[in-house]
Order: sequence, then structure tokens, then C-alpha cells
Amino acid sequence: MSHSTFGSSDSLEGDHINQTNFELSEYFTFDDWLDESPVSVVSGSTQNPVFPANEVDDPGGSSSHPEGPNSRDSGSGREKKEAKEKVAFKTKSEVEILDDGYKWRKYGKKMVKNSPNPRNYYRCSVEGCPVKKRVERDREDPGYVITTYEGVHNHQSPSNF
DNA sequence: CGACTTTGACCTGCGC
DNA sequence: GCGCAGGTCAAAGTCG
Repeated sequence: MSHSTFGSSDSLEGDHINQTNFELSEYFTFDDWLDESPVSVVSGSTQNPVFPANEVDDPGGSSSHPEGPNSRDSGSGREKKEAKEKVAFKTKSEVEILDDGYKWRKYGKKMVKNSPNPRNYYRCSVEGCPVKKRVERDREDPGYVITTYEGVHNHQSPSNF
């Protein structure tokens, strides 16, 4: 199985998330969302989230990073329409900062219409890691936070080093 | 001193 | 074509 995301790293769970009342309540893959299907809810309780089998090495895909001097020059040099791996988690936590073993750097905050709470945007602080994270509090359950991961870590969790 | 957070502005895409 | 909403970047400020 995979080892990249916090699914199998056996040294980072328990401790960190325990102090934040971490409790995986539901998880849904965007595959379902995009399919307009009734979100596949999985009451995983303490089970490890089943991440889509996505390994570190993409089949000749993530290697090409056209992040040159024209990333923002040409105007449309932003993110491509590549359907990246998106996974959303609904987590019971009092804080939005869930330490999943990776180091995240906040790069934006925005108020969204769907929710009275602001949405926070994080990025993996590891150079070259394209993973992004979106965190927002549940609209109907302020005690829950919805974390959306986009992309796959191309490195091991810093906590492992 | 370096890394990270914060906040506002800017850009892009989509819907009407 | 215009307006709205979402997403990202960059500069300044703060903390360790």
C-alpha cells in the first residue's frame, strides 16, 4: 500500500492528532463529488483513511514541472486543468491545524459564500511538493473541519526524517 | 536572522 | 460582455 500520506506513517498519528481531538468522522473522495453522487461517507472512526492508491511516482506526469519564468507571464500559465488527486476529509477537531506529519505553509485565506467561516489555503512547505490543502470549518458542525487535500506528496513526511 | 502568518490586491473561470 | 466567486501571490509584520 501507499506510505506517503498519513495513512500508513506509523509514527505521526496518535500523538499529534490526539491532542486536537482528532477523530476521523467521514471521508469522501472528490471522485464521488465530481460525479455528483451522494458523497461516499465512511464512518472510519479510528481507521486510517483509505487514500487513493497514488504513489510517489506518477506515470511520467508529475515530473514535468513547467514552472519556468512564464508561470504567470503568459497569463494562462496557472494551474492546468489537470484533475489532480483530491481527497476531502471531515474531521472532528477544535482547531483547523491538523498535524498530519507534513509541514504546511499558509498562503491564503478567503471568505466563501457556502460557509460563514473563512477558508484557509495551505501548501506543503517542502520544495517541489505540489500538494495543496484547503481547510474550512463545517458550516453546520462548527466542531468539524473539512480538509481537502489536492495532489500527492512526492516525498516522505518530514517527521519521518 | 530566517521562516511563517497575515491581509489585501490581482487574475481567471463560469454563469447570466 | 459584465459581474461574482474562488484561488493565488506578494509585501509587511511577527515570532522563535
